[in-house]
Amino acid sequence: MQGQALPGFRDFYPEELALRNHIFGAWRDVARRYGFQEYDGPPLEPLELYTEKSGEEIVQQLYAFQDKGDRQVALRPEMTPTLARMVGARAQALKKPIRWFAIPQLFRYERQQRGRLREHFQLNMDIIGEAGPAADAEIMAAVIDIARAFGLTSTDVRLRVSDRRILANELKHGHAVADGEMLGVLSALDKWGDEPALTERRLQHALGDSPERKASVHSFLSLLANEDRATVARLLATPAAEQLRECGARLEAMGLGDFVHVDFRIVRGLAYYTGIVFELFDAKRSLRAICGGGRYDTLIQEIAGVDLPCVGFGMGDVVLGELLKEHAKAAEAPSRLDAFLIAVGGEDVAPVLKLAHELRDRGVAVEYALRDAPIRKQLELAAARGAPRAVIVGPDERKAKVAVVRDLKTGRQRKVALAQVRKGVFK
RNA sequence: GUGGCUGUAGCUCAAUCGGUUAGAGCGCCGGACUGUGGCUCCGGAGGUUGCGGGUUCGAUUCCCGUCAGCCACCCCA
Repeated sequence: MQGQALPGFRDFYPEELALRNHIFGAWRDVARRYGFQEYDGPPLEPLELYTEKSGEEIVQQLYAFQDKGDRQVALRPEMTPTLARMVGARAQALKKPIRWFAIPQLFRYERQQRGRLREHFQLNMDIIGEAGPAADAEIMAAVIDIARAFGLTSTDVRLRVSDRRILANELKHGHAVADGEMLGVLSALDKWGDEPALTERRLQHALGDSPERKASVHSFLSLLANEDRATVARLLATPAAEQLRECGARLEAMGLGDFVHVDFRIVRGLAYYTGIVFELFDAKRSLRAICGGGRYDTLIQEIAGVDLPCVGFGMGDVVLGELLKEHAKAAEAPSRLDAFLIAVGGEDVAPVLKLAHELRDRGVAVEYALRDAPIRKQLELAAARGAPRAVIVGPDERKAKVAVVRDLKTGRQRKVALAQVRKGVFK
């Protein structure tokens, strides 16, 4: 035994790679339907690309080291800084709005758990250069259509959306929360129902010095956490909610309203979100968020010095893969074989090789046994390979210039002229 | 980084109180089966019981350490 893959890293055996390719395929297909262009960047980046924006926290979770040229480098933990650099460098030349997507492999050094490894692939879709809610709606529609592309319905998954500006506005004017306290208060709302102690701790940390404000914030947040209808309706009617309303109306017009659910508990951990935020969850909520995103209008300015509003999301392959397996929507590895060729005796091998090569030249996928073996053995291998049919060539067939084509599902077989078989016509 | 639980064949699991050569099913390989697969029967390969140490006449079993996995925390691509 020569050990195993590093902790948090995956070996992709054919069945697993089939699932991954199935996921990538659906991602690319939806991105194409939405008119997004694919880009990519280096998996290894200068360490500063992340430290400047993200600070110490991220750095501790980075795969970072010094290369042989004494450069401080890191495996990319997210794609957005690379995207910001690339867009920033050609900001003048690119026609706005920019619709780009990527499927980078991302790395992060932390203890692994279910749905959380040290490496994953993540679809990133971003619209850059459009500040209006139409872009937000477009991005959210893409998220929903990806779920639909996997056969998931509005009973399987839910897109929960919020807008930080609505809450910030309410907290500021209704509960005297200062700008500097905002993130701490919002983080208390995150996971309100799941982890009461954590909620309390965060709230205490943010407003501990002011019991009255803390109490009023607490009662307000608990209304949100319990999805109090009147409170939600009141917030949605405020001027600050205009973008969210418009966004919802657009998704409704696309016929995707069933998937969308306003939920002010959605906060998102990243500090750089500036407006609408959303997460895609499985309806049972047994897994982590499948996808998360939102609007980050100031990030490119901070990284690349170009003022461009952005909205986008990231969707990882790990949680999604688990959800698909739960729903038995994972793709079987399909046989890529069109036929399995069988030589009855040793003198039939050369003709079979000739036929195999002719078929392969025509683009037909064929395999044959690499060892002389009884027909039964060869048929067994053909079936195990998942070939739809076996083509049997023996002395009698060669004399008659035919081949026996056996359907491996039904067991039915018939003679087909060799001239036809050679062209890839099996009936 | 912290804590809890768990590590036996490729997979799922056995192994009496600490007792002789660690077993079974599935899978894999071969045979029964010399021009027709899936079924059945028979046989075979495959283990440093995660690794290292300790206790003991003797450890898969008990103890310690370590590594890995799962779960929770921290955090959340």
